[in-house]
Amino acid sequence: MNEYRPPKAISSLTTWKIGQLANYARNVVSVALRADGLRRHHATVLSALAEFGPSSQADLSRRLWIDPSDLHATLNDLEERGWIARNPDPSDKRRNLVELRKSGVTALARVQKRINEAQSTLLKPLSAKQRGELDALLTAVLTHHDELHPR
Amino acid sequence: MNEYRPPKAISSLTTWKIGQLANYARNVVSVALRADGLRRHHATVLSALAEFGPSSQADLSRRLWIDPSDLHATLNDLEERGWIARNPDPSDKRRNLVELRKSGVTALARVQKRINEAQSTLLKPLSAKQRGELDALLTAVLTHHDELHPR
DNA sequence: CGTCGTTCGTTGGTGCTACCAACGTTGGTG
DNA sequence: CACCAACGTTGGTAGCACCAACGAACGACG
Repeated sequence: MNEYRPPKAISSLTTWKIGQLANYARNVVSVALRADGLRRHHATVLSALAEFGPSSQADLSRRLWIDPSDLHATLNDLEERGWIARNPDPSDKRRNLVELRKSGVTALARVQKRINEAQSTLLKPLSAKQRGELDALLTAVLTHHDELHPR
Repeated sequence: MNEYRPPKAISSLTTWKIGQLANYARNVVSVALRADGLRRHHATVLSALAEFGPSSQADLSRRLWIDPSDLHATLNDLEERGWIARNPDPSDKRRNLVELRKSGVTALARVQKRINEAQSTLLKPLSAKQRGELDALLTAVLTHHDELHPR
């Protein structure tokens, strides 16, 4: 008889639940990444570079919805580890072309594995079908708001 | 032809979507609350008090998953506004019985209205049925993890 | 060709939330 | 009565989102 649970008027809010779940998600992923001393931004940036090839910081920022200043710090970290390189864009002297280096590729593989494990831990209580539904619902809300609020 | 969108290997992660949606949710609710100069914790605490009556800080902390130190600050704010009172618990001198005062009740009503509006803005892209599904899925994951990770 | 508005990367902040460690005080139990 | 547990408090860290301002470079336009 665990008396210490719900707060109803708040806990019945979907927004609250989303926030709580995001906390779990953040936590479980952060713990996984902390094994490599990384934060979520690092993994995000590496993934984007792997997928899209060399990109300017501004492009990364728009793509990942990471503030340019935060991105700056993230790239510094990754550069220090030798996982990425900032090369001057010959066709535009304002830009840095951020490039994923070999060591970054192997690091990314390791990191993605950890993230996937973390995610399946988080979603374990759901069946495969339910996971799909959840994903679809989240996507629906997100795409709608992305349209409303384009960068 | 908006080239600036997805990062796939990451954006396909449900955890990422949860986080993004939580950002929207947090944002939309925070904006609504800022009208009264409040943060989410304030509303949460007020709701809990309305629902459960006078409670010790420790009970509130466990119920709401708010760290005692954060709760302390939140209660200070609410106390300053005269919305709550900390009364010594006659049966346990360690405890404060936190009580919702009249002005707090009316404030809560106002605040809850704002939050509900914010939430329906957020979930507008979903049908009523979909909202129910989303809520159920979130609840499923949360209750499972609450059982695993009791305070 | 020069001017002007825009974009780029960078610097240096702020706010909110989630935590953690330590403390003196009080309670409850052996 | 001694000891440990719980309470509220203090003071601190970390991550993430966000904002303002800046010099350098670009592009468009007259």
